[in-house]
Amino acid sequence: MGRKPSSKPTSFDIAYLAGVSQPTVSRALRGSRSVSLATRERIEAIARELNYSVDKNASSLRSQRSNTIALLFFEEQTPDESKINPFFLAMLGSITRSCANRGLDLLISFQKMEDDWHVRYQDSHRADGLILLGYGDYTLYEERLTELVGHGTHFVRWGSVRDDNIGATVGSDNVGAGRLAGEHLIAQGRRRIAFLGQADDHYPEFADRYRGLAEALAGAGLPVDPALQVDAISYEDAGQRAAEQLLASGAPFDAIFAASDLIAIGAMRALVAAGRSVPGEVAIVGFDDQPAASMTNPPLTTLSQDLKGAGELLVDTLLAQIEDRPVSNRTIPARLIVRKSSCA
Amino acid sequence: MGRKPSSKPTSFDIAYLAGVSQPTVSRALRGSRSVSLATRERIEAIARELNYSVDKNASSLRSQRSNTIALLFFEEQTPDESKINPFFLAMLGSITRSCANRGLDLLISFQKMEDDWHVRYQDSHRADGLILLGYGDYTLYEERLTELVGHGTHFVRWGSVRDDNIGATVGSDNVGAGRLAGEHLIAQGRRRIAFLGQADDHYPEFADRYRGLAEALAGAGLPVDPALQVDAISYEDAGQRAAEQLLASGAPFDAIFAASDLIAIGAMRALVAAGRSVPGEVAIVGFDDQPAASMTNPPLTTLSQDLKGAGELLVDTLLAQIEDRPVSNRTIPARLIVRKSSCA
DNA sequence: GGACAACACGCATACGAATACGTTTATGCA
DNA sequence: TGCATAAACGTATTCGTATGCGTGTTGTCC
Repeated sequence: MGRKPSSKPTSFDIAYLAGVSQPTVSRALRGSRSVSLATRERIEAIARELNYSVDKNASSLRSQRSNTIALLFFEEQTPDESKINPFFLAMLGSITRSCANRGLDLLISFQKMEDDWHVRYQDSHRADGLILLGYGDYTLYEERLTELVGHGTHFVRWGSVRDDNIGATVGSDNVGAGRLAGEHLIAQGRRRIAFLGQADDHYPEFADRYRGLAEALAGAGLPVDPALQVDAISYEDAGQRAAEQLLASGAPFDAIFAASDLIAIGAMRALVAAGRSVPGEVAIVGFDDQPAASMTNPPLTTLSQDLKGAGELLVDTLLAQIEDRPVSNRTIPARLIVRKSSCA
Repeated sequence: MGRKPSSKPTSFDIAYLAGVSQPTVSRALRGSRSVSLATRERIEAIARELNYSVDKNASSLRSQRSNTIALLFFEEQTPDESKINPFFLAMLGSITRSCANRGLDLLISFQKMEDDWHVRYQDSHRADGLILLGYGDYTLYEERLTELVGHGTHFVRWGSVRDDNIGATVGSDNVGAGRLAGEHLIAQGRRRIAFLGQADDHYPEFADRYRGLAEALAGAGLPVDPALQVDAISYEDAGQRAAEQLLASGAPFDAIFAASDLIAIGAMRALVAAGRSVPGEVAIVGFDDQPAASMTNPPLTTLSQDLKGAGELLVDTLLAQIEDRPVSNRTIPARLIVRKSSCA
């Protein structure tokens, strides 16, 4: 009969009840085929009845595998914890789901860039690997990343995918997305397309988007006018100021491709204030497909990154690395969401 | 000399180098006072030099303490992972920080209400306890919570704090906050204050806010008119519809206390559409102090919940429970943020 | 000078599961 | 019939740290 041991049952308890040895229980529960079906089913039934669950610490200790990964955010410019970039938040959801599907646990940390991640997570066997989510200037982090590689730490980061990346990287196809945006605007009859966003290598993702736009222009035989590129980081205010600057420059333009929705929203505000109609005089395309993008007036055409795919790919890539399978950088296509802001 | 063992160093390695036994290393590193200062410092130096870090699994296995807590979201109505309530997101940041300060790891999961949390996290020794963050109808979860209590699972939840709560609960002082809102509006000369939001026990937090408003009204000798309460869940659309319904009812009112900022924003939209001026004809107070609250026109007066305090208190309460110290439910005061929407 | 306490540590073992390696039994095949 | 073989387990050991208990050493007090 189901004797109820007061303390939590161990594999020995269920072994005793099943009339087998402890290792057999271990093998049965992890599906080893060197346990007969009958025995395994008996063991599983007893385990279920006793509400037995494998001790994670003992298991990890012995197998040297925690089946846990650590997610690290390293945004710089957030004095306030409450202002997490919504894009990464969505990513968090996606990664969580991917992990759950693979039976992985997810440890998270918002700690700032620190010098001992490998110690804190991998060397202590808390996690088998790290996922790095950051934004902004990756070049600042190169040293840190090199260090991680040196320590043999398993990690994957989200960002701009380039050949000379340090460590495995997964990211959207920003160049392709920029090209999509450009081709769409050109198809709408626009000829002088401005780009609002940093275009230098400190913001590789933005730079890639700009490059894609340039490719689209070149493909249509149109010139790339440097006067139509204005720096802006991903904030509404920055977008507004950039648009104002563009207007003040006097350079004629009939479309704006903004490096992010926030920039686009700020730019729209500036255009309206300046009496330019959207999309009549100026068509606008943003990037990210934030919730707010569909609420603007007019609704914003934008590029949607495949978050679900991103989470999957990040986790898969990390797992490959952990399991010593070959790892390659991968990019994920973005999707153009056409709304009113770009269609006259 | 610093012999470099190719594999990760263990406490034995550093014991050997320090000329002491392994247990002494263990004690020294965790600051036991039965190790002489000199010995401890020597050990610490060697450990640092070898980049030694305690194996989390071995440590947890032996001590039966993981120093990890699991954070579970159980929002119902989100088919889309990307739409996490921003309030909980901010809470996540706060909890993360609290955990980090206490040397705790944080495991997160968005899994839907499932029946084996205790098995998955506590019984398997993944975590020492759970923090439950949810929204919406708590009454649906009572059965599950009772089960958790039955299993002796350590957990704390965020929500409406009542005497008959199942399990430890931490939450904002919603009644007090409602009273604050009411008193503020009354001080502005408003007499007929409507409440937009569910007021039944399926949404205890909203109900508490309504109760607070009622107390304020009673305190000022004003009647509570049931006609001025209209149901709404926390979405803009719901707020808009609720306000429209209120307008259509013909009941006169000169102020609205909305159960959340989203509802308030929706209500403002309806009022503007109906040609009622804010705050001239109708003063509005929201709840949550979402980022959007300061961007509305006019800026929204609202109640700000103390997220930082909430994170701290949740973690502290959970720790107390884990360590078998007495646990009591606690409420956190909210702060009134006065902006234009409530001041004529 | 003897006794007793405090200190600082070592020894042995426990924590609970996973795994290398043996061992038994049944089975196959020549 | 005999022997190689695989299936299905059991035995012993391992993972790395924490802890109960014992022990030698030093100091101190009467």
